[in-house]
Amino acid sequence: MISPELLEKYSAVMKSFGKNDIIFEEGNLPTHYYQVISGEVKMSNYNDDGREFIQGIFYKEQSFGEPPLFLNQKYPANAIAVDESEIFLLSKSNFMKLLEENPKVSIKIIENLAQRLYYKSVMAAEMSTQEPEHRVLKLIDHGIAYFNFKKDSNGYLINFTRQQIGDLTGLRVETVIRTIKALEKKGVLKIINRKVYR
Amino acid sequence: MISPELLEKYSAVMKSFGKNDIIFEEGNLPTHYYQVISGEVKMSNYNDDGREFIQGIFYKEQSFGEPPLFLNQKYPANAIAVDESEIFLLSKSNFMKLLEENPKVSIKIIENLAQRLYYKSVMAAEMSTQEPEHRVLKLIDHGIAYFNFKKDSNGYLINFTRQQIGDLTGLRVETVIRTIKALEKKGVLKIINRKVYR
DNA sequence: AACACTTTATGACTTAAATCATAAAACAAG
DNA sequence: CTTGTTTTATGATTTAAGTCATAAAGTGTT
Repeated sequence: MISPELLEKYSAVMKSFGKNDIIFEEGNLPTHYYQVISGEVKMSNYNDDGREFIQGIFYKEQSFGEPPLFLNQKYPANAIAVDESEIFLLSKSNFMKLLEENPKVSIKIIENLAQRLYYKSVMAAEMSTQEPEHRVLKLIDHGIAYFNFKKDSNGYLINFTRQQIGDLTGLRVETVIRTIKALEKKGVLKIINRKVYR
Repeated sequence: MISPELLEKYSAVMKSFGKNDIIFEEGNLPTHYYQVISGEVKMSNYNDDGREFIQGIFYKEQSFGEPPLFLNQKYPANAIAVDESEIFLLSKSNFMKLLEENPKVSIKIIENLAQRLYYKSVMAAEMSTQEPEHRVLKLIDHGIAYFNFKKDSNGYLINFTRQQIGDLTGLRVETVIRTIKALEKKGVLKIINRKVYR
């Protein structure tokens, strides 16, 4: 999103996180701008009985956690490294300075927030009114456009586990498994040794 | 959000909409920036069998529909005047010009998108993992902070119908009615001749 | 190779919310 | 005031997805 050169010019530092390390926690106040260099980060909530909801998954060059930073509000979710990951951290004050001095970056930020808002609008409507097959398919099709799914001879490989799909759509694993089987039977996607292709 | 003077300087025009008039429709490409002068606007989706999901409700000085404008994507929902409303319309090209020439407005836009993303994140988690009482209460408490609920001697008057609460939380009217009764019994809110107070 | 852990899979059952039906209040318009 | 529409309300019933139990296949580690 923001070029590494620019970030370093404003004293951003690179930090490494191990698998399942917490990057920030729900309820805390934001102190930094975060941008993935490598690896995979998820933002998620846990309800009272431990059930997870994944707000989004972020890959290289993507930033996350800006809304509360701009609003001086507590984080509404946790950020966790799904794999070993390297992240740029830029302090809030330096980030704000960067924005003021580089108006074109504001436009980039706007586009990025707009993109995420668009995704959330679509998924909110799906999750509230649509049946499991519709929800799962919408997520997969969005993922093809915006997550880093790779295409091979079988189609796009949906490299999410059934559990992740459930946590992103508000469905339980068993329901996702059954839904994906039903979608395969209908011919809208393929399962080739347990992996899902579209 | 953007001052009327600045909007008019860039040739924004005021347009009136009657109750239930469509402002823009799902699937269409954006052409304008919209900002409410007076009245009430809802953005919502209808699923295949006509069930509605309300993405958000907007009041005076609030803008809506920007994400697809920035992304050149089709609107993911409809915008409808809930009451008689007056709206500023600013063409996309003039809006972009306004942004370029007034960098401080970008920051305002960012804050506004951040706010909406924050709301969607909270509600998405609620809708996917929480039970009706939790969902309804969260919506109400958010509304007190961000919709224009008025405080009187009984507390904040939640001026949404049960149906609207249902369409905002993904619940059916009957469930909302029963949930609100249960919440009253627990003493977390009041019902005074059918109106809800918190 | 053996062991532990994760992921996918399936069947049986339970349950919370949706659906259906019906009606009384409240409100709005002529 | 009357009539039509919207909103709130309640009880009975249905159902789709969640829950529970159990297991096989796959993956990773020492």
